Amino acid sequence: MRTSQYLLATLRDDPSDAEIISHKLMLRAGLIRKLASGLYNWLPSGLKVLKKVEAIVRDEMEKAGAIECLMPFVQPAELWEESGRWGKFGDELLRIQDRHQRSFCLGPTHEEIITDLIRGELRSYKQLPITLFQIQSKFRDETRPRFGVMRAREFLMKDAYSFHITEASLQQTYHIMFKAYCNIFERLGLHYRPVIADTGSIGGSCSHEFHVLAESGEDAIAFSDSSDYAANIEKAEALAPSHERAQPSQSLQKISTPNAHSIEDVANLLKVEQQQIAKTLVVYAADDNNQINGLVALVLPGHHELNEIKVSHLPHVFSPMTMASEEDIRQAINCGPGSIGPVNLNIPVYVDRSAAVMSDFVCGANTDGYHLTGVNWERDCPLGNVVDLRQVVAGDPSPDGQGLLEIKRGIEVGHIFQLGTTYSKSMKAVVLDENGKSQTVTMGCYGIGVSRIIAAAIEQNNDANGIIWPEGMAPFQLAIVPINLHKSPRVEETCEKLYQEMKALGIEVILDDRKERAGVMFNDMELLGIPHRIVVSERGLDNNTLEYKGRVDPESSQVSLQEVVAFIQNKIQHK
RNA sequence: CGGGGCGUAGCGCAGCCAGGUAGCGCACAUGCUCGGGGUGCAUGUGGUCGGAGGUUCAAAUCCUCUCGCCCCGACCA
Repeated sequence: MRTSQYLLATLRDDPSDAEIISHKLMLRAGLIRKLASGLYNWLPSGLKVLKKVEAIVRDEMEKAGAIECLMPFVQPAELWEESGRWGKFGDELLRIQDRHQRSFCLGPTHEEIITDLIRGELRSYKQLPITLFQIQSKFRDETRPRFGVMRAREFLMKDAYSFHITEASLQQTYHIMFKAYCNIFERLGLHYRPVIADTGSIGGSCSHEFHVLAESGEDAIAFSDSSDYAANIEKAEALAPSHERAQPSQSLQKISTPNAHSIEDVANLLKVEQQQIAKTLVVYAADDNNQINGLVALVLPGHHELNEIKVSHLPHVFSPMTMASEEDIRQAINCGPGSIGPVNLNIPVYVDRSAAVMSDFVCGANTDGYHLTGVNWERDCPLGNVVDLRQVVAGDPSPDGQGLLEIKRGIEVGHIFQLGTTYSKSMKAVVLDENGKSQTVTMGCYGIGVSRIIAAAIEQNNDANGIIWPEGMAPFQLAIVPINLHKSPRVEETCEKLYQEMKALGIEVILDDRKERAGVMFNDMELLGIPHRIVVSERGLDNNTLEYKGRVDPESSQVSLQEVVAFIQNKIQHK
């Protein structure tokens, strides 16, 4: 490619609406342009990168035995009604109607479609297991798209679905996919971690997320400092404290605490540590059908945060966890949300494991403007159901019993699930087993955010000059930068020859033949992150040399004209 | 959806408070200049000031409504 005949589209200034580095660099390097909130045009360089990632993902999926197919972006409502998700999915599902007023949606995922496809094609257990995948656009009407293609509404995803007759077969494929994902992220040169994840609304028994580690990540991940344990913080278990609850040493007292509603207020007023205060939160309870039915209280130490995912999974708690309104709290408890405590509380109580070992603690008195001090479980109020409610924090013991937890941030670029029969059951995907009996197939599903990977890779690999592509992702492998191309026939001739030779060798090369000054060309090529650069100048040609510099090399080096082709080939193959 | 902010040339911004007929830098075009890290000079092109309505002799500026976008939160296979 010659820059004079290409859409380089680099920008000198940071666009004002970009916040994180990958978004800024993707705009500045001319990879993407925003069309509307959460919708992006992929410019030629960006598309080249996207295709690179796609190719690696495709290759590894095929190596893992998955077969590629392609399903429509627009999906009929009927299938979503059949799986029960038409009603459940919420506003993230963009619903549309065709000219006959039939309902469709833009596919946020393809479980319904693949299950429908497969139930029509599969008849026998002998056809299983089978894994199909596609690389297709998805649309999720995110409440808040942000960070460019990191959280876009329309994005490119690889999604795979596996079908099995036995649980063991699902486990096996899940394992193969796990390994394939590791291969993909390794080949992409990303610093990543597989982490134990919550299965969320999709259900299923086992699930892992793959995270690229980056400060700007939207998810928090808990790691053990001395084992392989890693989990999404939503899922990381806070173990029960190892020490026993101390014996009561204080008597129960009711004291006036006017205008002290938050843990911080109470701690300051009474001059006690936050961990000496029991925080009591009230959420909606639910009946067996997850319909809101009354309230339930949650007690945890004042300095800890509630983990909403854990709460949502508790029996008889409305899911998703929803904080009770002040009005409902006053009606049930007769005081405001800042004055609640477990003593004489007339609603069910869940107590966090670490709150269960508190003694002589402070809590709300269930009367506005009053708190209790010297409170002790069992003596002053029953110790309700003791469960894990809180968010883990750095320094907590690792749930696998080895080491302590550290918290880091990550960008979720992949997610694998053992779905079980969630979809196959509701949509009646069955095959005959070896006894000639009809059996519901068991499913797994495996997603990779292809477009998000690009943003994640840039978050992890950049410097003051721009993008530093991991090997295999760069839009071009080699940049040829001539000095005084338009004045020196020698430079022009050398560049032309080198360009043709490189092209013939299948090396993706970009020749900067613009009538620009050297600095401009250097800056653009570095912004775009091209891994290898050759400078052709009169000065070098006088000595029969060209100048080579790798994107991250501190200094450039001289290469003789005769050796340059082999030199570059070697660089590209061995890096 | 709650809170905050922003829409003025392709990009980044000033002007708005104290209304008087739109400006700066970059980019772009032309010429000269420079020629190894975003040269210098000169001359130019480009804007119904997001949109609609209102107040006024006069609105980018004041008022009302509306649309779009960004940030924080909530939300999120």
